[in-house]
Amino acid sequence: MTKYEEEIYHIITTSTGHLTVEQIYAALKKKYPKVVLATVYNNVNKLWKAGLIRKISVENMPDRYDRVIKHDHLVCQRCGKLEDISFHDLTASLREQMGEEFLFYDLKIFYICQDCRNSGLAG
Amino acid sequence: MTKYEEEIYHIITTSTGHLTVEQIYAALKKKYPKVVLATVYNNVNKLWKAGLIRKISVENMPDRYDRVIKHDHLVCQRCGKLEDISFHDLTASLREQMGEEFLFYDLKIFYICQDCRNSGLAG
DNA sequence: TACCCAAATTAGAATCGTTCTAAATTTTTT
DNA sequence: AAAAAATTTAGAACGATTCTAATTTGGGTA
Repeated sequence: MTKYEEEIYHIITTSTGHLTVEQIYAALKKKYPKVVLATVYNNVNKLWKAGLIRKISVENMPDRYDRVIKHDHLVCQRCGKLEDISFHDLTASLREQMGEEFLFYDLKIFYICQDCRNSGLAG
Repeated sequence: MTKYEEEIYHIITTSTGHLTVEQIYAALKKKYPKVVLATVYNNVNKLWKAGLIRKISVENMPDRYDRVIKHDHLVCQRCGKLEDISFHDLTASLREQMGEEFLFYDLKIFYICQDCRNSGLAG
């Protein structure tokens, strides 16, 4: 692992997770002010291809990066905020239905977060 | 519903589903060669906001649009191909865990499709 | 140590998907 | 028919991401 790769991995895995490339870039610049955005892209892609981090796509949001520890996501339908949630594990059940073809799954649960409920003008 | 809105809705709901904006645009141009890409964007957004179609985001893929009939998705990890699959309904269980906050969920199940298995040089 | 090679980083252009703005057109209301 | 509202168009603009080519870095190895 290179310096940046390690650093970016560290940022992703020790934060609350769910960081965008821009957020990772901002965090990384505190320590290495000269670093360039492309380096962040290069390294998150490398880490992702290596299976060391997880990429999360939500409609109308930039991709976010997360730890690989198994968990599901709570997504605010209004502001896109992500939180971790653990719903019961579906792996055994999916393997039963699909057999060895099954690789992994991604479960997103949508709701309206408290911030949006409060500040929301309309229900 | 306007002419284009209706036509786009029809294209999405009668196809195998999972169409990108480009594919919808191509289909629409067969009947209305003068139509413009922005019109497709305008209308899929309108339909989506109205809850009449579903938007599907997968990492590294353009968004796709689908019918709203409840079903889950099988996603090829290699080529991104989408297919419908019905896994058992998690709604009751999620409502039990989360209460009224729960809105809906999105379950994506990853595998490697047959085409990719065959043509794939490496395993 | 000095050299070589491969990999990583940089800079910036380019691309893709999507949204925006303003003008033109169509539809609806009055 | 006139006015108002909504839709479509054209094309610029934008945000996110990838690409290309040049430069730098970091090991190995002669």
